[in-house]
Amino acid sequence: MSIFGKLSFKDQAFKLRENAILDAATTVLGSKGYDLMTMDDVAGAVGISKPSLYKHFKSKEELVGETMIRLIDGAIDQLAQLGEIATARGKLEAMLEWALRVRLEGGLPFLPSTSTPVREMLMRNVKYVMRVLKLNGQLEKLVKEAQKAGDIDATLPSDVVLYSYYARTCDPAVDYLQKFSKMGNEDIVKYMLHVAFNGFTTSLPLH
Amino acid sequence: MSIFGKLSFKDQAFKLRENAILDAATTVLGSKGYDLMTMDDVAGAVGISKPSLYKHFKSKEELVGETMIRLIDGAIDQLAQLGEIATARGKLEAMLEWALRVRLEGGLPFLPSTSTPVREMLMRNVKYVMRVLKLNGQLEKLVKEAQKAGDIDATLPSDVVLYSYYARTCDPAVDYLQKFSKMGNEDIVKYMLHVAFNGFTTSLPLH
DNA sequence: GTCTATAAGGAGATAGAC
DNA sequence: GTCTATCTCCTTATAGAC
Repeated sequence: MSIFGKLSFKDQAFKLRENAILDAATTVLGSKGYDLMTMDDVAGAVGISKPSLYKHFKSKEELVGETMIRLIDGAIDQLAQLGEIATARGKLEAMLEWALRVRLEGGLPFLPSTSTPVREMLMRNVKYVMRVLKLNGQLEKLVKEAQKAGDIDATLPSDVVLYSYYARTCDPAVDYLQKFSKMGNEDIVKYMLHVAFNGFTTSLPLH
Repeated sequence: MSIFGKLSFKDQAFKLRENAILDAATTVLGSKGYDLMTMDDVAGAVGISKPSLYKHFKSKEELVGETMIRLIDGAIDQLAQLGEIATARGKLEAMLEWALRVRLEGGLPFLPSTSTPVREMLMRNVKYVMRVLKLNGQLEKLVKEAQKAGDIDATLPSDVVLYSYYARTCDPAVDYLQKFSKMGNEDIVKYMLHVAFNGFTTSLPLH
């Protein structure tokens, strides 16, 4: 095996470890949130020491930033794979369904909605902001398309729809249902989707 | 003035200071969240020293617990004052509207939805849990009543409606609209109510 | 690149004077 | 009951050996 091959292998191992770290950060972040997540937690979960962790990510902020970036990238990928779905409304439903499933399986909600300081921290991360804007642009386009098609209420400003849409991906009702109801994940997803699109009010059959 | 009178007066002053502390805690909690709120922050906002603060509340957990209890009590009071509204659905709308207004004016969202550890901390607070259960019982009754009247979708489990209803009181979309849209508070409330009850989908006029 | 050990600073809580 | 000064622990981050 050549030196280059070996270097490349090392790089691969490096990437793998980095991914393991991001996985651990995702888990810890999901359960404790940013403020209570410690670098010890993450290092412990991966099975490495704290200084090693700092060799990969030079600060807690950077680690969390990269974790969120990977998450957003996952969403962008997912959106790109939705080509076969015809309508904008259908795509929006599918994306929300996907986000809810990710969360129910222990993932993170899209939004660091949790607290203003965390949000501000992320907003200082240029790379993160760029990805968010990319995803945001695509979703906004879908919202406007669906409004034009009459599948989403066109009397609502698209901001309202878009922000509320994000909010549904991190709806705390999901946690409560998972914890206090006997409902399975499938039902939770089904009901959350229904409530997001139709609200609490009795929906009339469209035809 | 008798000794008893003086004591009573002192008690009154004590209560007043305690309320000032709770006000400060509410403000700080609203802006920074539980984890980042320090006892120094609260003491500084009230204009007293930290040891004095600890004379009133023996720990950070207790302080936050009492703050949340006062909040829930406010909601219960508000609900009691809704006698003149006829329908259950009308009451639910009015309560959500009230909660959103409180938040927009710098108050706290009902739910410590933010993070699991905070939620668990509060759930260990017996007094808090009792108040929450009281409010919860009243709201659940309203939901079921509205479902029976056909004003809320009766095919939804009442859990789903109730948890989602709570979630709307702390919907992060409110923050985003307040920060990034040029919308006034009135419009924000209007749209959030509409989205909560009707969802994103075009709502057909009922008659 | 990985570890052990530690620096530096922050935050909850308290001792003790007034 | 209020304050100044302090204790103690925890967390981010790094120095330095291997």
